[in-house]
Order: sequence, then C-alpha cells, then structure tokens
Amino acid sequence: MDRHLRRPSISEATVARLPVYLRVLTGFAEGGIATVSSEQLAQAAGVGPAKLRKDLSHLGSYGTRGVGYDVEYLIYQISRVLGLTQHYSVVIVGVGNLGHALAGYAGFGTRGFRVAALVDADSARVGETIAGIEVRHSDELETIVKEHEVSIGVIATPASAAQDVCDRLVGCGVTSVLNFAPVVLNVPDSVDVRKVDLSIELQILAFHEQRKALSEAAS
Amino acid sequence: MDRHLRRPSISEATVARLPVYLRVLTGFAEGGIATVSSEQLAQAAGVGPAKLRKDLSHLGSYGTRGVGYDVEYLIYQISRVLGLTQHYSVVIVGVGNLGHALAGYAGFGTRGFRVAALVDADSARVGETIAGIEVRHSDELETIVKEHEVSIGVIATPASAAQDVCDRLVGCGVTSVLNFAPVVLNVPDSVDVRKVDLSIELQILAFHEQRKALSEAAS
DNA sequence: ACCGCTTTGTGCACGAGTTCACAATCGGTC
DNA sequence: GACCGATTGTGAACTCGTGCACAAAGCGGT
Repeated sequence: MDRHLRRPSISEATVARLPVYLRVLTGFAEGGIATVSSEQLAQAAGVGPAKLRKDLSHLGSYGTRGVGYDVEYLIYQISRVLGLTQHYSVVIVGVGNLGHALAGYAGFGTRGFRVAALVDADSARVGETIAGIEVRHSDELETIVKEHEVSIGVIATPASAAQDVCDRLVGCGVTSVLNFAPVVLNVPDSVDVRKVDLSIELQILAFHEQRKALSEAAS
Repeated sequence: MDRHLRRPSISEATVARLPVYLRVLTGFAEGGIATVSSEQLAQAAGVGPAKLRKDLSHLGSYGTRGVGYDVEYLIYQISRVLGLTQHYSVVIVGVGNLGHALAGYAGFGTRGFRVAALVDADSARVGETIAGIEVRHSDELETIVKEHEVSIGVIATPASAAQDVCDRLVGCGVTSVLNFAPVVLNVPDSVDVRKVDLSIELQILAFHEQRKALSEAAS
C-alpha cells in the first residue's frame, strides 16, 4: 500500500522544476498533443533532456521507451507528487498594491489553491471585496485560519510588520509561508518559508549587467 | 590596475546571497552599529557563519580578525561588487495589478534603479501617472529603451504577450530581463533572464505540505 | 613586549546536483 | 516472430556548493 511512498524523497532542485514541467504539459494538452518525448518537453521547459528524464525518473517510471510520455498521464502523476490533488486554503495578509495583485492572480484559483480571505490592519479597507474575496481585519487572522483550515500564509505587508504577522500565522498552525516582504523571517524548523524578493532579483541582474559591461570593456 | 577584476568570478549562489547581506547591513548601519561579527551577520541573514565568511572572502579580505567587519565599508564593497555604484534604467511592461504594485515598490527608487517608464498595450491607460511615472504606449517601447539607455526590462504582462515583449526588448538591446509572466522565455545566451513565478512557489509549498502531512500520518 | 582572547580566512572532505553515455526496452514493419 | 529505429531510465564521472575545523592574525591588557 505504501508502494509510492518509500521513494527516497525527491530532491529540492527537482521539486522546483516539476511545476514548470506541469505548466508546459498543460499547454501541450490544450493543444491536443497526446505524447511528448523528453527532447520536446525539455526544450519547452528550458532544461536539458537528461536532466528532465532524471527528474521524472525520481517519481516513477512513467514513460514508454521508443515513444515518450503520455501527456495526460504525466500531468496526473506530477500533480499527485506535488500534492495538487488535494486542496489548500491560503490567506493573504496585506492589501496594498501587491496584495491586490496577488488576489487577482489567476494562479490561485486553479490547481487547488483557494484564497480564504484577504487580511489587513487598516480598518478602512475592511469590508471591501477584491476579486470576489472579502477583506477582513487582521485581528480576525487566528479565527480565519482555524475556520478555513488555512495551511499556507502569504505575507504581502510592509517589512516592518512581516515578522509579527509571520509569528501569528505560525502561532495558529500555519506551516508554510510565502514571504514578499524584504526581510529574513525567523521561524521554527518545522515551518517552510519561501521568499520572493524583487530588489534581490534586480541586484542579481545588476551584477550580471556589470560583468557583461566589464568583459566588453576588456576586449 | 585590474587588481580587483581577475577574481575567479564569484559563484552564482554567492551572488544571490549578497543582496541579503547588503540589506541586513544597511539595517545595522541605520541602527548605528559600526562593526559586526560573521556570527551576528550570519544570524541576521539566516545563513551559517562559515558560509557567510566564505561568501565574503570571494570578494576580498575586508574584515579584521578578532573584531569583525566594518559595517559601512562592507556595505560599500558589496555594493561595488554587485554593480550598484552605477545606475540602471528599468522599463516595466504591463500595467495590470502587478505592474502597479511594481511601480510603487520602494526598492526601485533606492540603490541605483530608476524606472524610465511604464508601458502598456492598452491605449486607455496611456497618459496616466503612477507613482510619479508616466504610462506610455507599448509602440514606443523601442524609443524609450534607446532614449533612456534601458538595460533591464521587467515583464508584467499576461503570459500570452510575454515572449513577444521579450523579443522586442532583446531586439533593441536590453540584456537583462525580469519575468513575472508564467512562461519560459526564449532568449539568446547573451541575455540574462530571471523569473518570479507565484504559482510555482505555491506548488513547491504544496509539495512540502503534503510531505509533512504524510510523515505525520505514518507516526 | 608579550600573552591570551577573539574572530577571520581557508584547506579539505563531503554531499548534492548535473551531464554523459549507453544498455534496456518498446512499437512498428516485413 | 524476429529485426530496427527511437527513446527512456540510469550508472558513473564530474562539477558545484556546503560545513567543519583550525591555523593565521589582530586587539587589549599587563
């Protein structure tokens, strides 16, 4: 019964690529393509064919030698491994520009993620409805999390409030956090945090820009 | 004269962490702290002390044994290595919710990034002013890039338009792209692309949620 | 001028991730 | 029913990143 489970727990790097494969496959499926080779899929996903095959091999042997992968079946398998066959409730904290954008993001609705509520500290915003989701006051955060069994918290507050919000989320049982605030969050080991940081991305690009400029000047 | 240049080109993983150090250091500087040990800095940045020291060692020997690092000096050195002592012009394409949020993001103004213009395909939005930046029509993209010597393009359009916009950016000389659209962009090797993808982050969190749920069930 | 305390910088071993190359295996064809 | 071209799955070499442990080096007190 635990036939699928005792896999040597897929590597983090692989997990980070699976969603990309999933998206590309979904595109293929909509285009009416029934099977793909590792070559095609790798091309579309922007990785090497060998890496792709190794990634997929980590989750089982779903593929036919000489033919390729069945698109629908692979979509199902990746979804299952990623845990997308279940449903997750998400709460978004902070209704600034970013919170707005996140609430309207289509990616939430699809693929098993449901936004339970938007939450903000500013009472003036409470009662609004954004993208069909009601805005509630942050005092109610704990209530909302319990009520909707929220497991993922998204932090879109100013940096100064982020750690505080995070502590409260963790305090009432949230075990995964997606942080958009430019701070390093402090959490217990049992909680997963992923951060999205615009200014870091820009600075990395700046580094490469400079590198290119320098190597050009050296010629 | 090329004393600094012939470093063995800092590793990608290190470059990705330098902006974090920089931010933490800036916080320390504002708090009036003059020197930090690798221990303190590592703690605040959420990494191990050894890794931090190795990272910093890759850009030179700025630090005093028995004492630590001078905050201001280290800020300067990291800024220099990242290329933040120069100025970069950025163009943001797509004025949806996300484009709005990005335009208002404080991280742009500081640290040498200047938003040359917001650009959108929708004529109805042209002429608006968002966060002090004028919205112009996407037909003018090429003109704007030339005029302001834009080197970084930010794509905040729907997925369907992203590749097209990207091609045009690359076509008129942009060599770094920050992509928020959920697609894999196709670019020549000479162009750097970094992607920020909300739905991917969520799916990765979902995977870990599931993993935690399973290992809990096994107990 | 020396000594001891503190903290950096780094050599080394280890582990994770990537790439190559090829054997194993499938569907189709004669 | 056996061959053939195509494509997967994977062992093995290699590269890259991380963590440990310690020698080198500075500062302050005596």
